Amino acid sequence: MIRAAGVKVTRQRVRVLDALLAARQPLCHGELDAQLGGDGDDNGAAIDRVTLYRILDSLVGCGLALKAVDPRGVFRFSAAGAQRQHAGHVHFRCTDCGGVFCLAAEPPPPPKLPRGFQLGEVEFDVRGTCAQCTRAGVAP
Amino acid sequence: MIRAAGVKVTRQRVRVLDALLAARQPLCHGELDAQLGGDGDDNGAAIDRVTLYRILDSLVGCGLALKAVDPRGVFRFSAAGAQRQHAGHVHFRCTDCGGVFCLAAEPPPPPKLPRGFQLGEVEFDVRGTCAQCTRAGVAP
DNA sequence: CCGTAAATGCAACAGTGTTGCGTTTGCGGA
DNA sequence: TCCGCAAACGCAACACTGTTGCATTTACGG
Repeated sequence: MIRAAGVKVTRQRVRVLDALLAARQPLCHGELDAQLGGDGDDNGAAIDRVTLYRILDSLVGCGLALKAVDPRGVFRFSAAGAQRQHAGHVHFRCTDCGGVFCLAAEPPPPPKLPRGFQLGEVEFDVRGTCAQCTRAGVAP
Repeated sequence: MIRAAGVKVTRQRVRVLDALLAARQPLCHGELDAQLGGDGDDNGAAIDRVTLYRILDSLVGCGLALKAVDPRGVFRFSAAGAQRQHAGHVHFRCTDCGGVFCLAAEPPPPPKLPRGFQLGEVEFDVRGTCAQCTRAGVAP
């Protein structure tokens, strides 16, 4: 599993990758730290902050995880498989509460690129106010 | 000018807003700090870091500036007018060098939103490899 | 079973962003 | 023009995120 990616398989890496795979959203470093420290089943010891960064970096390096930046300016990591579910469809980002919603709509075809540019992936982000914040913003 | 936004007009605010208006790209805090300190014409004194943050926050609060996060996880600020030029068209982001290019293509129409959602703005980001990095990546 | 290189943990550091507080300054009013 | 107040400014210190260096432990191959 992890070995196939060409790195050593250790208990910590398995734990981190498990946490990433179990998460439905990309996790920031703090959430991962809390989650791994709060398990308390086999070993309650929290993973060192530095080790966590290094594990995440290596996972990103071997393609098992993806790194992104959230609106607060902190890095969030997600398992590569989970990201693939989100690639290729449209997201709605609420500018009020910061929540992200997945829309059912198909993404439009990519536009023509200048000569020499290679297409990677397409992200169609729609920003606005979600239903809940719209309702909360009108009443008061 | 600034006064119309409902805040006091001070020399520092004018300087910051000038720098933002003169910049073609969103500036991070460090660049603003360096630019305002390196002017050296009327007063070479650099603006205090904290004051700069507060000025930027107030400019954002009164709608004169916009705040964003760059891939490195630092905040970038831009004048509201400059942002409007970029709204509503397509950007190409090179995953290799991190550069951003503006494409001439029209953005596609926004998709249907669930009930209660209010449309704000639409961002169509295309990621891939730019011409320069493609060339550099093939040869070596 | 042993050796090596990678992985881990600890400590310390750098950069970014924030908070508290005293002083200065813009701006309205006397 | 002068005064007073609230906002803005500057300084110091702090919190958080992310990084680097080095000694120790551990996975994995011989």
